[in-house]
Amino acid sequence: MEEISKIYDPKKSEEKWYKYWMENGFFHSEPDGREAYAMVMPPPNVTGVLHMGHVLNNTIQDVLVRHARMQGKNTCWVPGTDHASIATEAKVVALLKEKGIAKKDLSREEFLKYAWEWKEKYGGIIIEQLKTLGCSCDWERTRFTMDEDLSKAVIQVFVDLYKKGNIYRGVRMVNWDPKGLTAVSDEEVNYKEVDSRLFYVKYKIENTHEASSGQATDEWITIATTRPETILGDTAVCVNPNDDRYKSLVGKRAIIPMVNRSVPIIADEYVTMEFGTGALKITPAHDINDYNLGVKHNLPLIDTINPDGTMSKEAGFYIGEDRFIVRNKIAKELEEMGQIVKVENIKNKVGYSERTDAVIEPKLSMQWFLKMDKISKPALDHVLDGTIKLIPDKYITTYRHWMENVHDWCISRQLWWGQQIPAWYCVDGTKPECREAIVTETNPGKCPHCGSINIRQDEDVLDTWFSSWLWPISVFDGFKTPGNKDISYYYPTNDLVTAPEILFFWVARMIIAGYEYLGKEPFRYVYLTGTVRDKIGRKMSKSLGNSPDPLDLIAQYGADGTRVGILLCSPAGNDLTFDELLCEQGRNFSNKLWNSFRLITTWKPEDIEPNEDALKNSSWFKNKLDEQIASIEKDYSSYRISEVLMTTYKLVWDDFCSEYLERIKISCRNGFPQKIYDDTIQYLEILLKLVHPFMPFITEEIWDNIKQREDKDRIIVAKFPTPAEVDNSLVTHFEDIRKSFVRNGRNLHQQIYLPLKQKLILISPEPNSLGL
RNA sequence: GGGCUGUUAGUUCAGCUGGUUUAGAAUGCUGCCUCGACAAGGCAGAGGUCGGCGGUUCGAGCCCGCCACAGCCCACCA
Repeated sequence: MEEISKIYDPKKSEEKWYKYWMENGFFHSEPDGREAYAMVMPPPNVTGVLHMGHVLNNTIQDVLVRHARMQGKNTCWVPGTDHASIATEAKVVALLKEKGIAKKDLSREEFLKYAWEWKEKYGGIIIEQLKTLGCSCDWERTRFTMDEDLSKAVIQVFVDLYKKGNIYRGVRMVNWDPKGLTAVSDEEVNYKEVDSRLFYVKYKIENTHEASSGQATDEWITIATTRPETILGDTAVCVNPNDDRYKSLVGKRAIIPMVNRSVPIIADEYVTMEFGTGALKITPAHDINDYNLGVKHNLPLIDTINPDGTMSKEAGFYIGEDRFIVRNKIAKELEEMGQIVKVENIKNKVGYSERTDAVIEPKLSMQWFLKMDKISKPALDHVLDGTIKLIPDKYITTYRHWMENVHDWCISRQLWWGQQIPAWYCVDGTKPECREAIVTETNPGKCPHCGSINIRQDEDVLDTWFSSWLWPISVFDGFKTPGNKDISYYYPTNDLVTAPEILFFWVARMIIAGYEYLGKEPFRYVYLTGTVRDKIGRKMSKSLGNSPDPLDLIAQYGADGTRVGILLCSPAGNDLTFDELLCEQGRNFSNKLWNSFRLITTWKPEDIEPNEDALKNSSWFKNKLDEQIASIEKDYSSYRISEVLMTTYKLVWDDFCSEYLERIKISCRNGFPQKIYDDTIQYLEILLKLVHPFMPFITEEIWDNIKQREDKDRIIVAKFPTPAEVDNSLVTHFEDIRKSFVRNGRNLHQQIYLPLKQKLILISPEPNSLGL
């Protein structure tokens, strides 16, 4: 046996064992006769660097995988990365800007070339970082959502859903950035509270000077708006149907000032009676809510603003002038016409583009949608009937609510990085059918209706989630070669570990795809982790700079210590406030484990009979072990991972180190019986196995140091302990002794061993029970 | 604004089907201890009106109602 170093060196073990496991195929899985345990990793963004959220998420996954592996299952944990179209494209654009290259000066092909170069260079960083954490992924199966096969699957699915009539084109409001001349996602819009002026503008009621009352006076309705420039695009005035002030006006028509257009006065519950005058002008082309009302009440759309934020021809006035200049001009003009009742200063929220800081202009655009009503039905049913279990189950209510009110999924994005939509348009079509999009997996070459070869592909790419929703199927090539060996063996996978924020974006959609394409759930258990927060409850994020670098933590406390640290505070589904102190506790635990092993190595077993105390002590611990193993097994099956860890921690620290080893030390002080030595080693091995899913490195290291072992005899594949029958009387009997025995701030060693050494007579309540 | 969840030692959390004695654990704190695995350690101790108010019950941390506060998701009020 090698000399056991006094201090455990985590770094040395981490390097040594990770390499060993990789090179000897302990992580790799191929279908065989054993029971499968499969799990797909939520693919981190290629732009990502390891943060505490990844540490939490992947540690839990690794614990589950290692536990399953030790249960003798054929485990396959598939890693990979997500192309993350928005985040990556933004990153590449920023990088090009630094080089003095503007995206708009590049062709699509040129831009994508840069993007791929970026991906090849930086896209693998997070994968390497996950290895330092000890993740036992099947790295040979690493996938990327834009790999050729996976992209093909995405296109195939799009075409299939289109043919089934589930995909359609429709109009939708997008956040338009008039400076960047691009649509931006909701996440890229910052809402800021600003000082605005609220203009009260009166609109004339049509034909009121001929009112039946006989009085030749005009009647007016006053609306309130912060955006007078959009008056030119008004197509209705709306009031609340319960508003007594306006009941008589509903059904009449109002005249839009300046353009003198007659528009209906309609009623809808949407209007807040208390705000402004309780009358709302409706501009369906330039406000999302107005748009929805427009759809509901069948109102015409007048698009009065150009993409660059200037007034369009449709506006009729101030054509080509900027919307904010026009705002003031129109306000002034209305004032002169005597149609401004008053102006109020208010604070309201205005959306700004994250990239250019321009005020976002809601703009109508053609987008692709996936119908969700029918396709999502099985995904709701099978969560409700328990085929798929959410852990913790409190998320079922939220899930249900969302799935019952699911709206169609807008799957197109105005970006270049991603799978380009497989739709072509005939540019110079002569027949009416030529105006339809041609949806096929490959370029059709010509218009099938008129034969024109002048066709062009849709510019947009698909939403990133439209590729990741296929992840559990596509990583096993379930679309490329349906029914292949891998997909039949590994699908449905067992567990999915992810954050509740993406329960709908991702989890729900994977379930939908699973039922749609394989008729089966993609996974059986969804373990939802909490959000990692700092001590004052803020979400840990890069932008706040309040997150420790996991790599620093690993360097300081070891991968094992870091893993324990993050798990000590992480019940499923609850947020966790992370404190570096926990990693220190984790490191201390590995230290304790190491030292207990060092103690055992100092014992020299002899061929003598153990005394009664040693025997009793040994059988007590055996029982304690079985009792706790049963509890651990129960906690694993209910996914109470941090409970498992705490039980294991106390079993090692309190029961094994503080009790068992201390007593053995005393009862075997005059010679160490072989039987007790063998028992102790056996107990240590059981404990190491229990600890291994949490602390893979130190356990493998100690395991290896216990004795000479075969290459296959590694703790990573050792059989996970199962409980034997527990003799409760024995457990409680010894606990009673313990309670009566320890007192006055002296431990067993101090109470028994030292007095003996000093040839003093021991005084204890039950000296004989310890065989002294 | 709509939906959901939570509130238990200083801190982070358990507490499962209402009934284990005095509501647990870890950590932190305080005191004592260099002893032969470990001071990254050992032993002991202090710490709680279970967010507030009311109700149901023989009995409530747990069930019901209201209130307060916090968080999450969705929508983004002219």
